[in-house]
Amino acid sequence: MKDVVKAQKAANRPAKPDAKPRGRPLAFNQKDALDKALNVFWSRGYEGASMAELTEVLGINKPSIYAAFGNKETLFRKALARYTTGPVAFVGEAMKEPTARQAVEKLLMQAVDFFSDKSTPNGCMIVQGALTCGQSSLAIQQELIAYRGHFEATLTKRFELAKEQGDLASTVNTKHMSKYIATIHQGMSVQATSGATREELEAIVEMALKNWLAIY
Amino acid sequence: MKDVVKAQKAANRPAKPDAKPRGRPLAFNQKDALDKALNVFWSRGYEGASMAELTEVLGINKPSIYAAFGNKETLFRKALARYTTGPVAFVGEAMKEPTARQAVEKLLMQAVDFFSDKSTPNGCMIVQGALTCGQSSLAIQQELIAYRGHFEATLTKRFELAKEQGDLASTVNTKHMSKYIATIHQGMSVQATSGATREELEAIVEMALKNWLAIY
DNA sequence: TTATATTTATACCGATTGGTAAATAAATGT
DNA sequence: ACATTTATTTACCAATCGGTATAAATATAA
Repeated sequence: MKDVVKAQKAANRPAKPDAKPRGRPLAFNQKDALDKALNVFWSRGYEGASMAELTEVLGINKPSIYAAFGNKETLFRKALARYTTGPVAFVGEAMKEPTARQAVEKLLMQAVDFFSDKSTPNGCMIVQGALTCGQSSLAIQQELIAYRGHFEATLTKRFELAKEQGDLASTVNTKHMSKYIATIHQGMSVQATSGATREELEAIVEMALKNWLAIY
Repeated sequence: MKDVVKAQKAANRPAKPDAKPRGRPLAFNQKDALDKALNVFWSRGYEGASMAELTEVLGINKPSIYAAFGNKETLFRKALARYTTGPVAFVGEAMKEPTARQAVEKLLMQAVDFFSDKSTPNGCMIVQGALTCGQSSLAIQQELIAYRGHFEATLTKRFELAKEQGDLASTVNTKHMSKYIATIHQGMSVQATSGATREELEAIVEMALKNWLAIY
C-alpha cells in the first residue's frame, strides 16, 4: 500500500469522536491550515503562490501539507471550496431577496463590503486566481472560468424566477442581464485589487443600480 | 566596457539611414520580434510567459533577446509600450468624439471589436498582465495598476472637458464616473477571457449605455 | 515491552526558472 | 589581408519550482 493511498485514507476517514486515531496525532488544525492556504492563493493567485510560501505561512513542512491535502492543485481546489462556502456564501443569501432588483442591490452592496474588508485580500479569488497563466495551469484556469459561469447561471435562475413572479418584464434577456451584473462584479474585483477605496466601490454600485431603472 | 553596456549603446544608437552599422547585422526584425513577444505576454501574463516560450515564439536564442531588449522585465515594458501605442491606441481616438456620451460609446464599442478580434489574444493586457502574482513580480503589478490609473485619468479629463462644454451636468463626479466606465471595461476584459462572444459583449455595452440616461 | 500506525523533520530529487560566459560567424573600416 | 565590431550559437549557471524518500518521533493496541 503506497503512502499516498494511506494518507488519502486517513484524510477521508469519517470522524468517530470517541474512537481515538491510531498513530501520531496531527500537530496542526486542518481547517486553520486550509484558511491560511486560502489566503495565500487568494492574494497571489494559483501560479503566484509557491509551495515555499505556503509552507512558511501554514507553519507546516511540505510533506505534511502533501499528506493532508494532496498536491498544489488539489490544495488549491480545497481552498477554493472553502472560499465558496465561506467568504462568498453571501452570494446565495442575496438571491433570497424578494425581488430581482433587491437581490442585485444586496449582492453588489455585500460585494463592496467583501472587497473593502481589510482583514482579507482584495478582489475575488475566482476572478483573479488564474486569469492568465502558463500552460501548466490551464486546468485551473478553466475551472475558475466554469465557476464564473455558475455565478452567472445563479443570477439567471433568479431573474427567471423574477419573471415568473412578475417583478421583471417578460421581455428581459435574463442571460444578458446576468452577464452584465457579472461584468460589473468582476470589474469591481479588479478595481479593489488596484486599490479602490470603499467609497469608490460604493459609488460604482450606486451608478450601476441607477441603471436598473433604465434597463427595463 | 561590459557587454550589457555595449548592447544598450547599440540599441540606443540613433538611426542614420545612410551610415551602415559596423558589426554583424541582426538576423531578425526587432519590431516583428517585439510584436511576437507582446502576443505571448498578452495571452499568458507576465509570470505565465516563460523565457523558453518567448524564445520559441520569437525564433531567437535567448542571448539575442537579452542583447536586444534587456531582461524579461524590460522586454515586458517594451511590449507594453508597443501595446499602448498600437492595439489600444483607439482609446485616445475615442476621446476625440464631440460629446462625453459619444466618447464613451465609441470607447466601449471599439473595446468590443478589440476583445472579440480573433487574430489577437482575448482580454486586455493591462488588466490581466499581472493582477495576481508572486513577490518577484510586484513591480510589474504596480506598473499595470498605474497604467489603469492613467486610463481613468484620461476619462476624467474628457468628462471635465464635457462639463466645460456643457454636454455633461456640472454636478457629475467625473472621477466616479471614470471609475464606473473603467470598471465596465475591466469586467468586459474578464468576460472576453472567459469566452464571451461578440454578441454577448455587445449586449453588455448596450446595457451600460442605456445607463447613461439614468446616471445624470 | 513490543508491535503497529501515523506524522514529523531533514534532506534530497529532476525539471524549470531567468540569465550569461565563451567561442564562432558575419559584417565594416583601414 | 587584417583588425574591429556586433550577433549568433552552444553550453552552461545558480536559484527556484513542485514533489518525495527516508528515518525519527509520537501516538494507540496488544
